[in-house]
Amino acid sequence: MDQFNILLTRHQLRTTQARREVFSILLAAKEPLSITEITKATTIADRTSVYRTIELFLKLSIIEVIPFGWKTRYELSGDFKPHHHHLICTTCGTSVSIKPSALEQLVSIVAKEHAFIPTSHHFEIYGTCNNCQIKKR
Amino acid sequence: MDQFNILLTRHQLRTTQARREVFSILLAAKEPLSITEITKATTIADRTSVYRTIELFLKLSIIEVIPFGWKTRYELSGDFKPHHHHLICTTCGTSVSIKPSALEQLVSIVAKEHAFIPTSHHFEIYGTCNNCQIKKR
DNA sequence: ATTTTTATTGCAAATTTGTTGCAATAAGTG
DNA sequence: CACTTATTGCAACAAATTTGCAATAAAAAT
Repeated sequence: MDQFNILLTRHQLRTTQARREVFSILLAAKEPLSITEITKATTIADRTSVYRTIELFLKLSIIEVIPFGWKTRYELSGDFKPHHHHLICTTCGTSVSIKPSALEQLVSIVAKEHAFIPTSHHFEIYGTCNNCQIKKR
Repeated sequence: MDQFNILLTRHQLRTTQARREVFSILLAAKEPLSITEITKATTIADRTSVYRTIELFLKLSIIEVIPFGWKTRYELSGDFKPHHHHLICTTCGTSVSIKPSALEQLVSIVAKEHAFIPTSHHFEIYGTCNNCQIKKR
């Protein structure tokens, strides 16, 4: 939260209640959240503020867009949460964090091949988690 | 297109003009398309049909959701188009297909570790393409 | 080939999601 | 505590998505 305050101040932005709320909701979240989910978890009166907060956070790289299923979802970026990826169960919807080191190497190799400068990457595996496999029997 | 017809017939579904159009648009597409883009490329009168067609195609695994930037986009699944991933330029919006074989191995290793049955996976790298790097100078 | 059956489309209307301008409010500053 | 101005809330709009039902068209039956 300190780091968060400093970042805002450095950009001449104000540490408002709305921003603090959205930040701590994302900090506590175990999974990426959609705008609607964030709004519901908030005391903020209007969706508008949430949209604007999310837009700002993206600009400051406080958060990242996560292609979680079909809705656009957001979660704290690598600066605030260790970089990771997801195993997403399409039956129950839960997700598990993974951090395969081999992937990071792969990204730089591929990027180099295409003279591409990578800024971020996403990797998600969809399927059936162990729990749901057992239940189905 | 044969394979497409057979698949529909097998499910007691009709090979209508709308479905044929959407399918061939996706077949010709070089990049994942959004609902709006598909609708514009179509002679279909109403967006509603496109939504319903996409929903159906997803259920039949004819297409896949691709987390391309911020909009939800769709492209033919591995059954109809060789499986691949994307290098996405966040400056000009173009994408390049990639197919790193190391990734497929990684998926099965990670899945096995978590007793997870993978059905699909996404891997996208965001950044600046070579063209845009040159233009910026 | 024509009729019949029924899946599918088009239309209308509602709902949900995201955007914009402006006045009211509250966060930082002196 | 008063002042300045970034930020919020509100209202209204625009875009995206969903749903029910009658009209239409694809496949099957005659």
